[in-house]
Amino acid sequence: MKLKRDFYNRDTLIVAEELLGKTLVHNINGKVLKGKIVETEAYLGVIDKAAHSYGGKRTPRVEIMYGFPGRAYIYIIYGMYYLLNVVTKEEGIPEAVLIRGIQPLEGIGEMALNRYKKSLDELTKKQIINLTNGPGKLSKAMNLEKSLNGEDLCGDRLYIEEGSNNKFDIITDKRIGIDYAEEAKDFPFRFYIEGNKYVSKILKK
DNA sequence: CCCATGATGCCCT
DNA sequence: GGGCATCATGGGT
Repeated sequence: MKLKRDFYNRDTLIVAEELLGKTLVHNINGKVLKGKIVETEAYLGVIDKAAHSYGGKRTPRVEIMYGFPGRAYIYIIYGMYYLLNVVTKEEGIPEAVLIRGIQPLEGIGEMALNRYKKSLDELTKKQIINLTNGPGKLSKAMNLEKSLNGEDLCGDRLYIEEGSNNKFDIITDKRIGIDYAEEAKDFPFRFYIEGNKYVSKILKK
C-alpha cells in the first residue's frame, strides 16, 4: 500500500519516526528498486539552524520545502552526492525528512551495478552493506538524481509503501554532519532501527 | 579501531 | 569565494 499525502502532512518528527520500516520504491527503466528505510533525520524549518530553510530562508533551491507535502527534495552535496528528503507539513511550512539509510529488498543486483559496476556475487560482505548505508550511497544505488527533485511521491515512479515487519526498537539520537549548527546540532532529530546493519553511523555514548 | 584528506560542483553572499 | 545534511582511501594505533 502506497503512502498517501495525509501521511506526509503531519508533524515532521512523527513522520521521520514512522518512515522507519517503510519501503522506498523507485521504478526506472522497467526495473524495480526497493529498500526498507532504516534511518531518518527531521529538518525543521524556521527554528532549526541545520535546515536549509532556517529562519524562513527562501531561495530557489529550498523552494520545494515550502511546497505541498509528499514530494521529494533532492539536492547535491559536496559536488557529487544526491540526498533524498521527503517534504512534510502543509504548503508554506518548509520542513522535511532526510532518508539516511535503507536495507536493499529488491533489485539488489541493479544496486550493485549502480554503486560498483559489478554484479552482486562479485561484492564482498562489506561492499554489500556499503550499498545503501548512507544518504549519498543509497541515492547512487537507487538511481536517484537531480531530475527527481520535486517528484510527487504520490505518483508511480518514486514512492514509499507500507513495510511488512514493523517490529523493531527505535533509537533517537543527534543528527550527523551538522557541527556548524550551534545549539541545533544537539537536537534529537535522528531516528534509526536498533541493530540494523544499514544504519550509517552508530555514535558511541 | 581512529583520524586526516581530497574529490568536486552548486548555492548563496 | 566560502562552505557544504558525504564518501573512499590511506595511514597510524
